[in-house]
Amino acid sequence: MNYWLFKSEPDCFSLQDLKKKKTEHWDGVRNYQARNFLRDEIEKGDMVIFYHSSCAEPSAAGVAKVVRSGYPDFTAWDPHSEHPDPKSTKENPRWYMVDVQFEREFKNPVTLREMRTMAGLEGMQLLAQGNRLSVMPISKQHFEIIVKAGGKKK
DNA sequence: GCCAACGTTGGC
DNA sequence: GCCAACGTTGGC
Repeated sequence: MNYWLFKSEPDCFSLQDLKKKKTEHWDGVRNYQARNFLRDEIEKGDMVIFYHSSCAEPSAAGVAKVVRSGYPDFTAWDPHSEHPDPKSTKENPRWYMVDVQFEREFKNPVTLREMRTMAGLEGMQLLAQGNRLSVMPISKQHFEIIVKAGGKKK
Protein backbone atom coordinates (compact mmCIF):
# COMPACT_ATOMS: atom_id res chain seq x y z
CA MET A 1 0.00 0.00 0.00
CA ASN A 2 1.20 3.49 -0.84
CA TYR A 3 0.63 6.95 0.55
CA TRP A 4 -0.06 10.17 -1.33
CA LEU A 5 -0.74 13.82 -0.82
CA PHE A 6 -3.43 15.51 -2.90
CA LYS A 7 -3.79 19.27 -3.05
CA SER A 8 -7.04 21.09 -3.52
CA GLU A 9 -8.11 24.67 -3.17
CA PRO A 10 -10.81 24.57 -0.49
CA ASP A 11 -12.78 27.27 -2.30
CA CYS A 12 -12.98 24.83 -5.16
CA PHE A 13 -13.26 21.46 -3.44
CA SER A 14 -12.56 21.04 0.26
CA LEU A 15 -12.26 18.06 2.56
CA GLN A 16 -15.61 19.09 3.99
CA ASP A 17 -17.08 18.83 0.50
CA LEU A 18 -15.70 15.30 0.25
CA LYS A 19 -17.12 14.53 3.68
CA LYS A 20 -20.57 15.49 2.46
CA LYS A 21 -20.28 13.56 -0.77
CA LYS A 22 -18.51 10.55 0.82
CA THR A 23 -16.86 9.63 -2.48
CA GLU A 24 -15.72 11.74 -5.40
CA HIS A 25 -13.56 11.43 -8.48
CA TRP A 26 -10.35 13.44 -8.37
CA ASP A 27 -10.69 15.11 -11.74
CA GLY A 28 -9.04 18.09 -13.35
CA VAL A 29 -5.39 17.16 -12.93
CA ARG A 30 -3.61 18.52 -16.01
CA ASN A 31 0.02 17.87 -15.25
CA TYR A 32 1.87 14.94 -16.75
CA GLN A 33 3.85 13.96 -13.68
CA ALA A 34 0.71 13.95 -11.56
CA ARG A 35 -1.15 12.15 -14.36
CA ASN A 36 1.40 9.37 -14.34
CA PHE A 37 0.86 8.82 -10.64
CA LEU A 38 -2.90 8.74 -11.11
CA ARG A 39 -2.72 6.42 -14.10
CA ASP A 40 0.07 4.06 -13.13
CA GLU A 41 0.78 4.03 -9.46
CA ILE A 42 -2.14 4.97 -7.28
CA GLU A 43 -4.04 1.85 -6.29
CA LYS A 44 -7.29 1.06 -4.58
CA GLY A 45 -6.66 1.02 -0.83
CA ASP A 46 -3.90 3.64 -0.91
CA MET A 47 -4.21 6.43 1.62
CA VAL A 48 -4.22 10.15 0.88
CA ILE A 49 -3.45 13.28 2.86
CA PHE A 50 -6.00 15.88 1.77
CA TYR A 51 -4.14 19.18 1.62
CA HIS A 52 -5.74 22.60 1.32
CA SER A 53 -3.71 24.98 -0.84
CA SER A 54 -4.01 28.58 -1.95
CA CYS A 55 -5.95 29.65 1.10
CA ALA A 56 -5.45 31.63 4.29
CA GLU A 57 -3.87 28.75 6.18
CA PRO A 58 -2.49 26.12 3.80
CA SER A 59 -2.73 22.84 5.69
CA ALA A 60 -3.25 19.11 5.74
CA ALA A 61 -6.96 18.88 6.49
CA GLY A 62 -7.53 15.17 6.79
CA VAL A 63 -7.33 11.76 5.20
CA ALA A 64 -9.01 10.10 2.26
CA LYS A 65 -8.80 6.62 0.84
CA VAL A 66 -8.49 5.59 -2.79
CA VAL A 67 -11.49 3.46 -3.73
CA ARG A 68 -10.90 3.23 -7.48
CA SER A 69 -7.58 3.25 -9.29
CA GLY A 70 -6.76 5.29 -12.38
CA TYR A 71 -9.28 5.64 -15.20
CA PRO A 72 -9.76 8.29 -17.90
CA ASP A 73 -10.74 11.75 -16.70
CA PHE A 74 -13.91 12.22 -18.71
CA THR A 75 -14.21 15.88 -17.73
CA ALA A 76 -11.40 16.58 -20.22
CA TRP A 77 -13.76 15.56 -23.07
CA ASP A 78 -16.49 17.93 -22.00
CA PRO A 79 -16.00 21.40 -23.50
CA HIS A 80 -18.16 22.82 -20.70
CA SER A 81 -16.19 21.33 -17.82
CA GLU A 82 -13.75 23.19 -15.61
CA HIS A 83 -10.71 21.83 -17.43
CA PRO A 84 -11.57 20.83 -20.98
CA ASP A 85 -8.82 19.48 -23.23
CA PRO A 86 -9.78 18.96 -26.87
CA LYS A 87 -6.65 16.87 -27.38
CA SER A 88 -7.91 14.21 -25.00
CA THR A 89 -10.37 11.77 -26.55
CA LYS A 90 -12.22 8.64 -25.48
CA GLU A 91 -10.11 6.62 -27.89
CA ASN A 92 -6.89 8.16 -26.64
CA PRO A 93 -7.41 9.68 -23.21
CA ARG A 94 -4.69 12.01 -22.07
CA TRP A 95 -5.75 12.60 -18.47
CA TYR A 96 -6.63 10.24 -15.65
CA MET A 97 -8.26 10.34 -12.26
CA VAL A 98 -8.97 8.14 -9.27
CA ASP A 99 -11.91 7.99 -6.88
CA VAL A 100 -11.37 8.91 -3.26
CA GLN A 101 -13.54 8.36 -0.21
CA PHE A 102 -13.67 10.51 2.90
CA GLU A 103 -11.84 8.91 5.77
CA ARG A 104 -11.06 11.41 8.48
CA GLU A 105 -11.07 15.12 9.23
CA PHE A 106 -8.25 16.28 11.47
CA LYS A 107 -9.16 17.80 14.80
CA ASN A 108 -6.24 20.15 14.27
CA PRO A 109 -5.38 20.80 10.64
CA VAL A 110 -1.61 20.58 10.27
CA THR A 111 -0.49 23.81 8.70
CA LEU A 112 2.30 24.14 6.22
CA ARG A 113 3.94 26.52 8.65
CA GLU A 114 3.95 23.83 11.34
CA MET A 115 5.13 21.14 8.96
CA ARG A 116 8.20 23.19 8.10
CA THR A 117 9.38 22.96 11.70
CA MET A 118 8.05 19.56 12.76
CA ALA A 119 10.57 16.86 13.57
CA GLY A 120 10.61 13.93 11.21
CA LEU A 121 9.21 15.63 8.15
CA GLU A 122 12.58 16.49 6.67
CA GLY A 123 12.75 15.76 2.97
CA MET A 124 9.03 15.75 2.41
CA GLN A 125 8.28 16.71 -1.18
CA LEU A 126 5.56 19.16 -0.20
CA LEU A 127 8.16 21.20 1.67
CA ALA A 128 10.56 21.39 -1.24
CA GLN A 129 11.01 24.78 -2.75
CA GLY A 130 8.84 25.65 -5.68
CA ASN A 131 6.90 22.42 -5.51
CA ARG A 132 3.81 22.66 -7.67
CA LEU A 133 2.69 19.09 -8.05
CA SER A 134 -0.92 18.59 -7.01
CA VAL A 135 -0.54 14.83 -6.60
CA MET A 136 2.63 13.53 -5.01
CA PRO A 137 3.92 10.55 -3.10
CA ILE A 138 4.54 10.76 0.63
CA SER A 139 6.38 8.25 2.78
CA LYS A 140 4.57 6.10 5.33
CA GLN A 141 6.56 7.76 8.10
CA HIS A 142 5.63 11.27 7.00
CA PHE A 143 2.02 10.22 6.53
CA GLU A 144 1.83 8.83 10.04
CA ILE A 145 3.49 11.84 11.64
CA ILE A 146 0.96 14.17 10.01
CA VAL A 147 -2.01 11.98 10.94
CA LYS A 148 -0.81 11.84 14.52
CA ALA A 149 -0.36 15.61 14.64
CA GLY A 150 -3.79 16.13 13.12
CA GLY A 151 -5.59 14.07 15.69
CA LYS A 152 -9.03 12.56 15.54
CA LYS A 153 -12.17 14.58 15.27
CA LYS A 154 -15.24 13.05 16.83
C1' DG B 1 -1.75 41.39 -5.55
C1' DC B 2 3.07 40.12 -5.98
C1' DC B 3 6.39 37.22 -7.63
C1' DA B 4 9.46 33.06 -7.73
C1' DA B 5 9.41 28.64 -9.50
C1' DC B 6 8.13 25.77 -12.68
C1' DG B 7 5.68 23.48 -16.89
C1' DT B 8 4.31 24.02 -21.62
C1' DT B 9 4.37 25.88 -26.20
C1' DG B 10 6.14 26.95 -30.49
C1' DG B 11 9.51 29.16 -33.65
C1' DC B 12 13.74 28.18 -35.41
C1' DG C 1 16.52 19.83 -29.65
C1' DC C 2 17.14 24.48 -27.88
C1' DC C 3 15.24 28.21 -25.56
C1' DA C 4 12.44 32.47 -25.09
C1' DA C 5 7.89 33.62 -24.17
C1' DC C 6 4.09 32.70 -21.85
C1' DG C 7 0.78 30.71 -18.46
C1' DT C 8 0.00 28.68 -13.93
C1' DT C 9 0.71 27.51 -9.13
C1' DG C 10 0.76 28.72 -4.62
C1' DG C 11 2.94 30.87 -0.51
C1' DC C 12 3.20 35.13 1.39
